Amino acid sequence: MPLPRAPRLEEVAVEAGVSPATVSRYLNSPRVVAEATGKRIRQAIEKLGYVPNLNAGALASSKSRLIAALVPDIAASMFNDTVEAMIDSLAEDGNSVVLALTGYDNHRLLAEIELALARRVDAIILTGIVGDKRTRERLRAHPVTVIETWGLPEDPIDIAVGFSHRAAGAEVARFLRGRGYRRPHLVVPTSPRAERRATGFIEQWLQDGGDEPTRMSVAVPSFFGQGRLSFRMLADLDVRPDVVVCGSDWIAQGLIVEALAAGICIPDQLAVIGFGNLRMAGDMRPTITSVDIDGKHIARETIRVLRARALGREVEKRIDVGFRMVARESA
Amino acid sequence: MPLPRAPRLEEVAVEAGVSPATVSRYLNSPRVVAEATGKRIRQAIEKLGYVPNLNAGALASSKSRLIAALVPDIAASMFNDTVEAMIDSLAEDGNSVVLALTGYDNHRLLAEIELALARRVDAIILTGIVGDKRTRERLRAHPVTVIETWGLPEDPIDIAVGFSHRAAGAEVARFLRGRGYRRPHLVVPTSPRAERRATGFIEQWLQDGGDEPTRMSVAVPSFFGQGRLSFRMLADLDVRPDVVVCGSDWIAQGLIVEALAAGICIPDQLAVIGFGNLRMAGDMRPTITSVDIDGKHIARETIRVLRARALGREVEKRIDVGFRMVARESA
DNA sequence: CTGAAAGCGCTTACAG
DNA sequence: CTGAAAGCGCTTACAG
Repeated sequence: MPLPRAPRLEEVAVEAGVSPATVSRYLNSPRVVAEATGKRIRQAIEKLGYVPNLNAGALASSKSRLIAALVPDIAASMFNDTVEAMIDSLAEDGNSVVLALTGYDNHRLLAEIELALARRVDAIILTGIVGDKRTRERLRAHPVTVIETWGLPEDPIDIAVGFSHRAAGAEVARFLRGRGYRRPHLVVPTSPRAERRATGFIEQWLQDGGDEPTRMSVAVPSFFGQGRLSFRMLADLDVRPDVVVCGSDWIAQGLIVEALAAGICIPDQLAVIGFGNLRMAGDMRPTITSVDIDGKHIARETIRVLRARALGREVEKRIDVGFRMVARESA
Repeated sequence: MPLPRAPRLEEVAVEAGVSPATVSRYLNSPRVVAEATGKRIRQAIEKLGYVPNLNAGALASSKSRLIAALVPDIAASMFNDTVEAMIDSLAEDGNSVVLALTGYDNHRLLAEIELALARRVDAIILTGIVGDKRTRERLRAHPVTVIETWGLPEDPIDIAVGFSHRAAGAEVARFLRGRGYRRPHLVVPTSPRAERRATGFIEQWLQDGGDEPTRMSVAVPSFFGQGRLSFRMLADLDVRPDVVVCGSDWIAQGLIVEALAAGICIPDQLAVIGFGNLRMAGDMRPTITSVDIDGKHIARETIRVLRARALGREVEKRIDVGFRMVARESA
């Protein structure tokens, strides 16, 4: 059987004996409609099984209630907590999230931005800062709210909610030096963010009088298996490190598992520090020392500025959510 | 400076010296427009910085090019690979994915379905089957493609792409029995799917002459820490199990880490089997025996039926992607 | 609190 | 291969 055409708002209006304008008002701001009128409309909607067409609504009001979230990946991402919390909050406000994947070399970023603009999304949320200058200009030329998260550029495209990766790296250096470690080895995922943390670490380490740390790179997205591999590659180093600074908790976890299997005692023979403070870090044996980034806090601040913007209020350009050292057993 | 209003298709038409209809055709099916005309249009678009309004397009054509993906969560989900692969493929076809979170008790499922219908999405993809009868009816009453994934109900709402959780559970029972284990203990996440696997396991186990297995439940989403906890709770059992059947690889991993810390040798003193065959399972020490579910295969088949539907072709109602035992060190 | 009317920016069947 | 015209289903400023 062919399905009947979906009823339109006008048919609801006829059924309820009011004008389309009133039905529209009832749907969008129920309070301005008289109680009795509202009731009739409600019944008409129920009777006809009316489902509004939000595409028409978006066109007429030029508000799509669509937010684009552009992330590198979701398979094994540190951002998942942030994204999840954002989707949750946005849903409460009646917004929907269009999730687009940009890959780690951002090769699809520009195309996804164009698509988001064409959909007339109310905002574009990016994880990580946009490196490409042309892309930044493109975004600035459009009347769309842009929020860069997890990073804190000097001059945000529009708004940034994040923390200084450089400062985080420096803090790790101070922390480890304070604990008496002297020969750190860095395992650095090949992402701009991890790179900045490594830079921050090294600068601080040298400044405090330490020797140049050894380092190696691993591909992003980083995962458990790379940690294991990283442990084995320690054997090739000229100086034996006393602590391994991992670019993510997954790398730290893999490295620990491999070290334990090799009979190495952690942290006595080798200390390990992760990054991100994933839930697993506190549950591992030994528990993993890490740097806590509060992804939900980032999400909260992002939603807050989004709401402020929607109300036409002025908002800060740079919001620093900071980070926090979490000392546990592994270092 | 106030941003100028975005140029409309009509302005592009004027600039290019053609009618709006021709510009629209060029945008949607470039091949039907003459080469020279296309070139002029391209230049006009470039010159004006035209970005089409897809909301208007969706209204006029009643095709939104929007696909809704409804998943319980993304923070620690077995579905992430599937979702990621689907988003990738859909993006290639110019579709966007609206990602909605339904929670593990599906409390938000109905609301998210209504929202998706209101956005006139071309398809709704669900992970897991929809239990609620009223919701199933609601979906059937609408002219939208509905794909249930990761499960294989007898009577899909529309189309199902998945596997039989019951058969998977039974297969694990046969596998372990064949390897000589006799006292399995089940750690079952409180999800309908995990429950079905447990049922399948127990039925098969009893049928093969085994004794009723012991079991305990853990909350979903299941994570590493629960595995550790589960290990400790083994001490409370009357019979000491020789193998623990875990509802996910995360649980298996946590359990292994805790067992090793307690000086238990795996699999000699206690065997462990996971579920899902996450990347990490093959990287763990010891490597984790698991059941492989090919999330990307599910994604591929989902995209395939979506494309077939778009072309108006008849498609299968139930697509079984199966599963595969992966024997490794842990059991 | 409610209605009449114009408009949002596209697509497409029809005709040529 | 291209154009004129109608229509997609809403919202909102204006008036009462």
